[in-house]
Amino acid sequence: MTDLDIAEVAHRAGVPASTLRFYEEKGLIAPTGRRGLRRQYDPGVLERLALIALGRTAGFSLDEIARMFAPDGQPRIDRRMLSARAEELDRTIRELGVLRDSLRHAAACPAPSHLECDTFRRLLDAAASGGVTAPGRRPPERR
Amino acid sequence: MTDLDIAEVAHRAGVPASTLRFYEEKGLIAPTGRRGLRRQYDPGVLERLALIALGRTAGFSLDEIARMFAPDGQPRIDRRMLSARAEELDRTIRELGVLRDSLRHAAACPAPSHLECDTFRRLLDAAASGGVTAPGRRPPERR
DNA sequence: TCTTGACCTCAAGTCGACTTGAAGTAGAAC
DNA sequence: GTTCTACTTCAAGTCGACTTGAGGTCAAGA
Repeated sequence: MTDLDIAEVAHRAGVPASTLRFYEEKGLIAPTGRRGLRRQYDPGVLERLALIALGRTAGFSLDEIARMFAPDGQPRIDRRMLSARAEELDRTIRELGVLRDSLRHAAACPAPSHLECDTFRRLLDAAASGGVTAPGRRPPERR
Repeated sequence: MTDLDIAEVAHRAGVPASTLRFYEEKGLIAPTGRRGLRRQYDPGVLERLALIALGRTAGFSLDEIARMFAPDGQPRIDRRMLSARAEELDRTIRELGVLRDSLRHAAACPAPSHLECDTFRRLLDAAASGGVTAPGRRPPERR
């Protein structure tokens, strides 16, 4: 009986209790039982929540993450899915890198207007032709 | 009179006409006039749309982007804002890099279950303690 | 002149991930 | 035994960026 109260889980995982209820509704987590009305959780739920957070950061939707858990609760992560996401991330990273460098340049550029700066214009052309746009899945928002 | 019809702009910019109307409502673009009911645009709108797309990719909201245009239509981009966003992007990039490497490892890892893999567990711990999570602003979704 | 079809307006809907609010309940402290 | 308070349920609201639908208009081609 080392179960954790929902408040404890919320605190340790750094998410509001409402999120835990929401995740339960989505089938992502489940309490071991109740004490009165209050949900009690196995400490393992913390690992699971970490896994969920990780998946979200990697760009998976909650539904996709839900599908990654086998009925027995064990994660059954498709290795091909991981590779594919890693490749997508890699593309995103490269695009964001170009963007970061361009922003830095624009910030330092002495041209009176950005539109008169060649580097900025080149970036703009790239964006217009789809070279920089299309960053793929988004990571979740910071809390 | 080299103005472009809304359909032409939509086609060249690669966005639906509804988006152009929406941007107009938001104060991001404006037609030079109408031909009948149809909006006509100065070709410069394409550059402006590219700038908007670029801003979105960099993680700015439409409202923020709107504020970047001076009343005269010239972009008045705050250099400090650009630097700040570049730094944020840089952090995001580094985080995503860690994540990508971890995903690759997990995809290749021979451990029977990911939970038994040390690398994966370390990643999980990092995620749980907020080291990997919190990627900041999200770039826009791919079309 | 008539038809066609692409545009027009305005309100409402969508999507994902949660949050908020109202009304209820039960364990624990007094 | 009563009160307090943190939980409970369920429905509805929020946010950003658009999209969709209904009903209307007008320039251009036949």
